[in-house]
Amino acid sequence: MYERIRNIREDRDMTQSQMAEYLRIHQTTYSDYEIGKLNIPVQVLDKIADLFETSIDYLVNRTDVEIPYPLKK
Amino acid sequence: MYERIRNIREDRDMTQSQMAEYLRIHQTTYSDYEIGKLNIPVQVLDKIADLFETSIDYLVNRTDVEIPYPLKK
DNA sequence: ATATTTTAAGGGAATATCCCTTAAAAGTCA
DNA sequence: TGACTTTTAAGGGATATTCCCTTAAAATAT
Repeated sequence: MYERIRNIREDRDMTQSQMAEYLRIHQTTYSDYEIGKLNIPVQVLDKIADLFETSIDYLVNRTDVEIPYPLKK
Repeated sequence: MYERIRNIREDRDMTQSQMAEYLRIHQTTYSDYEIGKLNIPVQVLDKIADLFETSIDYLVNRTDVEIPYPLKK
């Protein structure tokens, strides 16, 4: 389901535990997100997009453009 | 919270009931989303972005660029 | 091979979701 | 202005989902 998030994470050499720590959630919860067992809250997508300097649209596979629009603030 | 979604909806002269019908949810649920009483699932944001031809990033206030990213498919 | 690291399954208490009814607010027009 | 209509939001509850825990499985390293 969220294949793209998994791919970016692996590209950047991060483990699920590191992601979980960054997001302040449990590793198993993060795993549930990647697998698609749980819906990823938009707040989480927001932080992942920040971390990987991309857009939520890219993360959820709405676009293939990886570079984000200019961010606010 | 989701001021921007409300604004676009009003710009396009749509009522909450019309949005709810499009999204196949109840009007009160849609209201809860706009108010920020409930988290908007990404699937819903996806459909709203489609309807208004913009990006999820714009809807959730990550960017001020209103045009959508090049879409997939 | 086995020890270590990383990821995923099972399960349950706590929480959030979604919708219902209905109330409040906003808009219409005589 | 007041009655009427339309639109939006509050209260509340059954149900579904979330999040984390423990632990197992899978992958990786030594």
